[in-house]
Amino acid sequence: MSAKARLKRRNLPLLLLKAREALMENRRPALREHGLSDQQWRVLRVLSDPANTFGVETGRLAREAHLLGPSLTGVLSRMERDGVVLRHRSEEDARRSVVRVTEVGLKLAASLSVVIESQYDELEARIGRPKLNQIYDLLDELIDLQKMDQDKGNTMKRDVA
Amino acid sequence: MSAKARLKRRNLPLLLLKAREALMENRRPALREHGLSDQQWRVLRVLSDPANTFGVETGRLAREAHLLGPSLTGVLSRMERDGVVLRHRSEEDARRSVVRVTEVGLKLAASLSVVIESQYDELEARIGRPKLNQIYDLLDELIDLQKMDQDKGNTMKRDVA
DNA sequence: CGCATGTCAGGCGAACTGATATAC
DNA sequence: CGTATATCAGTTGGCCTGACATGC
Repeated sequence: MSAKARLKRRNLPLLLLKAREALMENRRPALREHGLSDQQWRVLRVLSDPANTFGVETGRLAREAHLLGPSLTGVLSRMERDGVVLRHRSEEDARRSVVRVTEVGLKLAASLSVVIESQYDELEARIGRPKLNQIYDLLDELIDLQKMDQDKGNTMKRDVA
Repeated sequence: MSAKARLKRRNLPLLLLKAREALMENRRPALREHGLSDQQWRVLRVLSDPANTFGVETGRLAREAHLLGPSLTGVLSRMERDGVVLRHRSEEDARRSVVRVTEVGLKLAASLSVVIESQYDELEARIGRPKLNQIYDLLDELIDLQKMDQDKGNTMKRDVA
């Protein structure tokens, strides 16, 4: 009976949501104090990556920050209004838009990273590195399997460079 | 060097978001065809649970479906408008509101469950039961640890019965 | 020309804060 | 009385679809 209990089916999307929210509830106060929404922070994180500080195309940015195109447009306008990012058209391909983080944005990100990294340290200390890595691997695998499923019957190329 | 790569720190909330979205992208078409939003489906799932078909207080419903009070109020109005649920005041404690799923709602849930369960079967077949159980356990632990953190310095009682 | 990229327009459901009614 | 519960009022940011401009 107790062994069978392990076979109970769970609501996985809800579980993932709750796990994410449990983490975000700790971070949000810091984000809001700095005037950032969840989505803006996702964008800022991508743009603050050392590999991206020279600028990123909005298409790639949308994928990495997991936002739809039109949503990203709105998010970026607010961030541009607040002096956190800059937009300009690509010079090689004028259809494309390139976004870059400003100095203000970089400082903002650095300041927030301190808070968030320390919260992360605490989690890591509690749950332990091995389990954290396990979570990464399992979620990566879950995502891969699920995306594979979605592309059934498609001829789409997977992912970006 | 390759061993060190395993120590790389990831963006866990984003990873959780992407995992959830990967799953939801498969379910949403079915939900939308039946006129349900993500949140409405979460609510309907709780209400369709055999233990809850007699009715649930909105407070508990909000916690189980992971919605804020005012958001739930709005969600429930739309679901009531669509004939999926019914609301009435509690008889023991007139401050409380009790929600119950209608026959229409139950059929809706049953019909959707078929689709979603089959998608779940496929995932389970691919990733395997052991890993699925691992994910459950790890996420449960993550949530517990994180919530524990939030209650530091609080005298709040944890959770509901 | 078709295709890709990004943005705009607009409607909508939900997050969220703060105030309010009601009943314990 | 104070507390708890739910709702209301109202703002905001983002989701999302469909159309559009532009440049490949």
